[in-house]
Amino acid sequence: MDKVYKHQEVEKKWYSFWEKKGYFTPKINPSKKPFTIILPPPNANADLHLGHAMYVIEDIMIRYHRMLGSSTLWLPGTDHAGFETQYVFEKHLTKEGKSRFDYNREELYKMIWDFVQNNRGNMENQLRRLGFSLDWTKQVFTLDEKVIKIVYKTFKKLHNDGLLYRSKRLVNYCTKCGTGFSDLEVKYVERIDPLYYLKYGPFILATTRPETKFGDTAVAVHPSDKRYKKYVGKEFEVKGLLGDFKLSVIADEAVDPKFGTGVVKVTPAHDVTDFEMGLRHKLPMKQVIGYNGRLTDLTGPYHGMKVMAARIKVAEDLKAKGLIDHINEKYTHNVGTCYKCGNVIEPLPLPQWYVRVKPLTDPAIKAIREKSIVFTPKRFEKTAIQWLSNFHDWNISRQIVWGIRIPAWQCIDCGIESDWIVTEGNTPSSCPKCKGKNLIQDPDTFDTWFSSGQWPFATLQVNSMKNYEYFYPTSVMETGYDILPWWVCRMIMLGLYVTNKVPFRRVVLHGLVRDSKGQKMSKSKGNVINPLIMADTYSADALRMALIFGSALGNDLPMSEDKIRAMRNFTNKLWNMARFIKMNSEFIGKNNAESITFSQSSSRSKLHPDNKNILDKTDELIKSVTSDFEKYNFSRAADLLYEFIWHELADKYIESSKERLHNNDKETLSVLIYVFIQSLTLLHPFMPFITEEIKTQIDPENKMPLIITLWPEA
RNA sequence: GGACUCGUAGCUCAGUUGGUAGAGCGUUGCGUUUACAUCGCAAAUGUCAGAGGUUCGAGCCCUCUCGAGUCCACCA
Repeated sequence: MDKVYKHQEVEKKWYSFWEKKGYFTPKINPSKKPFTIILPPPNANADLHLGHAMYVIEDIMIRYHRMLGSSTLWLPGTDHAGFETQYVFEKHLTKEGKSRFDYNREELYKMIWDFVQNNRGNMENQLRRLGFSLDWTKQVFTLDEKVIKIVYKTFKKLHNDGLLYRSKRLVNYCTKCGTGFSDLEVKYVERIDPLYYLKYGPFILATTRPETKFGDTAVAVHPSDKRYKKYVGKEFEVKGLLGDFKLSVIADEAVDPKFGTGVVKVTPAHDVTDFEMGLRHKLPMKQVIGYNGRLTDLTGPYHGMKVMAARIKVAEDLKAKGLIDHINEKYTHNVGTCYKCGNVIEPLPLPQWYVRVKPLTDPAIKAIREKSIVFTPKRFEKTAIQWLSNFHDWNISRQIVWGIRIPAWQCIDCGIESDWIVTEGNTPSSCPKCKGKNLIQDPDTFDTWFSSGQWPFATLQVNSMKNYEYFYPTSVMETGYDILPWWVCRMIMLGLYVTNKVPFRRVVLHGLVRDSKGQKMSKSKGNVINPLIMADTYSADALRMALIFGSALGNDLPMSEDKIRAMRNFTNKLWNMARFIKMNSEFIGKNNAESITFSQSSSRSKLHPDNKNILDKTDELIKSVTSDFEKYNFSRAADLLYEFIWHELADKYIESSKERLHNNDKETLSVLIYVFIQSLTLLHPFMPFITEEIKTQIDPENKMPLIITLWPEA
């Protein structure tokens, strides 16, 4: 054996050996239990970061179940990540002094496609580099034709079942990114802004947004507010910047009589609460802010001004006209911003496709309550139910090109109010009403999560219905808790809806990887740890172990190079234990290890007490580690193995056995080899490379690689 | 306003169904005599945030208080 463990060579060698031998590709065997995990697909355009390295938890489960003898599938894929990817791509365009508006739809799509393809191979090799035993023969991309077909089918089914509707409601619109979002993509941040108290006819009312004044179509009070009862239903004259106008007073429960003066201006086109009030009271909508973030031509002299500039100008002008009673300069409130670019989200009226979620969330909640889906750690069950109970109808339209285009058409001849024609992807030949041929497709694409919400069954179905029937429902969905609502909940909803089965039986959630001080890693802070550099420097095994060791599942975990180095030292320890054993084997000569069955505790009484002791402790170890695996306590299993191998086996047993080995004690050598190999077997899911290498070094006659060795029993 | 997490060694964190407190880094010694300088061995260090309760026994279970943080919610 080399004096030094050369992890780079060894890791490369073993990965290609495993892959070539087909160990990652399970056989469909009805007499065996399947164990399935679908890899949460990384964005196809990006490099691996440390968060992705947390896939190691999945690899640990996969390797464990493979060793238990299950037909074990870990299915890889990549995500086109619609908006995320287009956003990154547009940043590249900006650097070149271009924008998306310099290209037509097809050109832009093609450019992003090429951009993504250029990066795809990287990601796959990076996953290989970390030892992930993924079945590459089944790889799927969210934009594969077969996947798109399935997504279209689901869309059509929702349409047929009346769970889909198109509505011109207020959309969370980012005027900078040029697209609408679902509620989840809005990030609320606390801001301090002026709260203006405006004079409105006989009232004084408070608003943070005087620039939307031009869109007011009523004034509202609470129905039981005695102060204003006499005004309800009446119309009154208001002095405004564009001249006087009339507003009626409505009474609505949505008004909080304790806030401000208890009177609010109602702007149905620019505020969600107001929009709903508008619906209840049949108020007209006046859109005074455009999709470009500037005031519309309904605002006279303010037309073309950006929202913030207009707000300041309007406030000044109102003040000049004596229409401001007073201003609270330091009003604290929450403002919705774009989760991506940070721009303030404008609620704007825009026709979009909505999924009626209640019929989807109810069965999802039921499945969780009935434990058809179990959460680890338990506490996330509550979070998931809370989420599912609070979902509003889901806007799945996005005004971007990078994604799956919505298969819905309208007939130009019948006009814009005509019915939508929804298909399973094929372009309709003519309008079913007027037989006209002038059909136009909705330019929008699906929210990425609409397609990735179908991932568990879609990935298996595109591989063949046989695979789907055998491996679905999948066993575990393991991912970061941060995408529980976005992804996990949607998968449960859509999985149950489309397949009538849960998409997975268990959800395992891990925390976010932080730096050594518990801070979020980011390029701007300069505290980013690159997993591939760590793997090259200290070995993939050390990195894997460092991510698991001493961290509790579901909690954020701190990571530092120190910790990875510590685990590298553990590989060094393992390597030298192996060298010690090998040296003694050669010195003592071929031993009769095979003839002694140490796994039976009854035959141990005749052994040297130290030998009996370490064998008994090995049994305990096997039991504890196995039990921890069953309880998803991977960190504890890792702790136990580390502790046993280093401080029990190396420090105590090996040290005290040196004298006996010196006297050619074959029994001791056999026990040592046996215990070490058992330890390596248990350690293999965590540190697959070094365990595989050492095992072949010290036990060359046994050609069975650890990856398919049967899990030890005590 | 609601939900959740956390508070344990100098730092960052583990701690199973309650049974004498652990790891890594750091610190301090020692060590190249049959594995281990890519280090190894050994040692020191704790009012387990605070108060009360349950218990033979509490870091762990219950209640409250204080402190840190995360997520959610259409407060103009």
